[in-house]
Amino acid sequence: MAEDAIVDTEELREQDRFLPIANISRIMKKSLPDNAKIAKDAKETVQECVSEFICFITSEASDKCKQEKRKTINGEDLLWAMSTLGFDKYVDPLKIYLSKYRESVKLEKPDRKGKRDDASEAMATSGGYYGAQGGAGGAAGGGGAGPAGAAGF
Amino acid sequence: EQQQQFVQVTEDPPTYVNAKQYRRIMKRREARAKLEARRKVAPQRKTFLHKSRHDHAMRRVRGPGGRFLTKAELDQYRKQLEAQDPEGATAPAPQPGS
Amino acid sequence: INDFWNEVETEMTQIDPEKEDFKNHELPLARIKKIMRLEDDIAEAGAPRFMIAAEAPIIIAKACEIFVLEMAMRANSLTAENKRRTLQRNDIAMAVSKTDTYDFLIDIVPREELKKDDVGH
DNA sequence: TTCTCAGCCAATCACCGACCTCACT
DNA sequence: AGTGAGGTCGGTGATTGGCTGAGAA
Repeated sequence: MAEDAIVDTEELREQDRFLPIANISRIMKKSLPDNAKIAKDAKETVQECVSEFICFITSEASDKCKQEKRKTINGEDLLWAMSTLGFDKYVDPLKIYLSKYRESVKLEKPDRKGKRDDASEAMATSGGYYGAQGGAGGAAGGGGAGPAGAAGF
Repeated sequence: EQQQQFVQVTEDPPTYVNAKQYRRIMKRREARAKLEARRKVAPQRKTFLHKSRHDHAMRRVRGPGGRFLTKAELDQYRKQLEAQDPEGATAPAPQPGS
Repeated sequence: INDFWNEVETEMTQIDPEKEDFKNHELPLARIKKIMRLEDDIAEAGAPRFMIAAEAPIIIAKACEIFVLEMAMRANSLTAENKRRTLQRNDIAMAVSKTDTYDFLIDIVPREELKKDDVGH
């Protein structure tokens, strides 16, 4: 079977697989006491872990999109993937973060030509990823981050 | 806290992993193997990523402590260099200045 | 540990006075997107490569930030436990083996040398 | 105690973000 | 209409090593 047409095989470099190590190091330091030090191979290991984390989440989200015959991975797909893979703790904060991001995008857009029309208010915060997590959801003051805790499918 | 876990049969000593992640771990393992087959991956960490940046770092002026010079130190260094060698026959200075 | 997640959540609510904090990222979005793409570069030629919404790398960027913070924190508790001041690779490896959410890193951080106190069963 | 090794410094340049066009829905 | 891939471009922060004491052993 099979015929591997593409054998272009160009070298896959470190700077294509990993995030910049200085950024990783800076974030790590935030969790450490001020006088702490970090070994070089510890930084490199975390660097590799983060890349795998990205691919791990993306892979799960990608498969779901494929299964649902959608072509674009969006924020909710990733949130669902995190929930599925056991990163439940990430979901609620990121839900808030996502809604705030979309809010800021909406506020910046209607500046392009002077077209104002406010009628649609469809905050699609309710994704439907099975959140399971009960309560404790103090929604933001202004934002409408109302988790509609839809039980899974 | 943790519920049932799935055993990972591909390990030499079979080890238990998070049930929620088991399936994806296997798929990712497969994907990584395929990626390594398709494109060659650097087996080990290189000492530096870019030759140009390596050269730059080697070329830069350094203090006695091995550190790169601060702006003030660099100015002082230039002055001193110009004082003792106005011709600049073999100037290692990166920026020729005037 | 619980304090960590509370702090994360309150930090999320605090950000953004409806202005721009979203162009201020700790991690490069382009690189994140490239790594996400790398995931389906394995697909054969002509395969339907998935698309990535603009918000996706932003979510991932924040998730990665939290991920690194948490991992560093867990590793650091082991560093402190051993009365060291330098966080080293073993601390990361130990944190990975002790946390079941990190099971997916089993190939990235091989068990190699576990330590005197083995993670029991 | 011995001796490995990570922080320190900041200038270049590869890469990131902003912007554009175009295809697709 | 709206939204993302892929391109160009210009601005900029990650990359980078020699020395030495912090600290692993």
